[in-house]
Amino acid sequence: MTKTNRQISVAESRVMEALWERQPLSAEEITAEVGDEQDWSPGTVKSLLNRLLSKEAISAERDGRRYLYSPRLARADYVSAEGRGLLDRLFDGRVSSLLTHFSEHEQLSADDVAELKRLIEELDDGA
Amino acid sequence: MTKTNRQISVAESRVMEALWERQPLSAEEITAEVGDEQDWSPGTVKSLLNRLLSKEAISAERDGRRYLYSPRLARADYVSAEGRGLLDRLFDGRVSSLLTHFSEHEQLSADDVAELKRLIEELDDGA
DNA sequence: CGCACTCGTTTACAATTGTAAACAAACTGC
DNA sequence: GCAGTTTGTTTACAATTGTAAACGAGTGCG
Repeated sequence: MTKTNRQISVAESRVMEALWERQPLSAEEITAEVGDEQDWSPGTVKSLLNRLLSKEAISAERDGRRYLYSPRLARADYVSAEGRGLLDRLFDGRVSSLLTHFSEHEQLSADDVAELKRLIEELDDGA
Repeated sequence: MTKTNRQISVAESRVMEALWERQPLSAEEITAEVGDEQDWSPGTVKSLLNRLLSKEAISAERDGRRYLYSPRLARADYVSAEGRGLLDRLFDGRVSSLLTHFSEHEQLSADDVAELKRLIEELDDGA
């Protein structure tokens, strides 16, 4: 067991999100957190936590009768891996392709455009 | 059977890619196409085609002894759905977040930057 | 001291996915 | 017309995922 590199599923990533936001958390707290969006029974959260433990995506530290869980995988790393995967699968690995797609087929929000401009500035500027 | 809206899996999307590139294709041609990347037996491709048929993502038209398959789902729609899903899951639905992430944690290629600039021009310009 | 409650651990179970073999129908060359 | 080849259809089977119930150990109440 305890195979590290396994894939984190969508449901599991919900739990990770809770932990990335605040940490460490008990199973109960996590159930409360995700209960906002998902409607999971405590048992479900338990299972997800155990799967995450065996994937070594989180760590658990005893706190009296219960455990407190913390992410072991950094969110940025997870996001990078997922983003990279999608980019490779759908956009031939190119951010530019993704951008083109979104500007052609989806709406770019004002925020998005502002960020685009900010990035350009930054890139033109130094770096 | 024939439940439309079901999710297209990664393996299935490989087959879709082949069909989006050229169409219609026979099962044999598809096997050859994807055989480049994946190493699938003809049986595997058959299964995937059938699943895609039952998901109504492709259509089949008889051509003598065999069938010719064509996409029924547009690539842009698929890409939008997938992209939107990832964006929602990881970037709170905001393209700007994704951009920020990629510029901070990944490399933006020259292409990407060029596309960024082109988009700005275009957006500033008319539209 | 024994029982209930609280956590965690183990087990479950159906759906989906990846990967294919088995089977069947149709056609083609001898 | 029969056997082999080709192509499609059905069935299979293990791994992963979503969703949880069952079971078990520790602890605090009465």
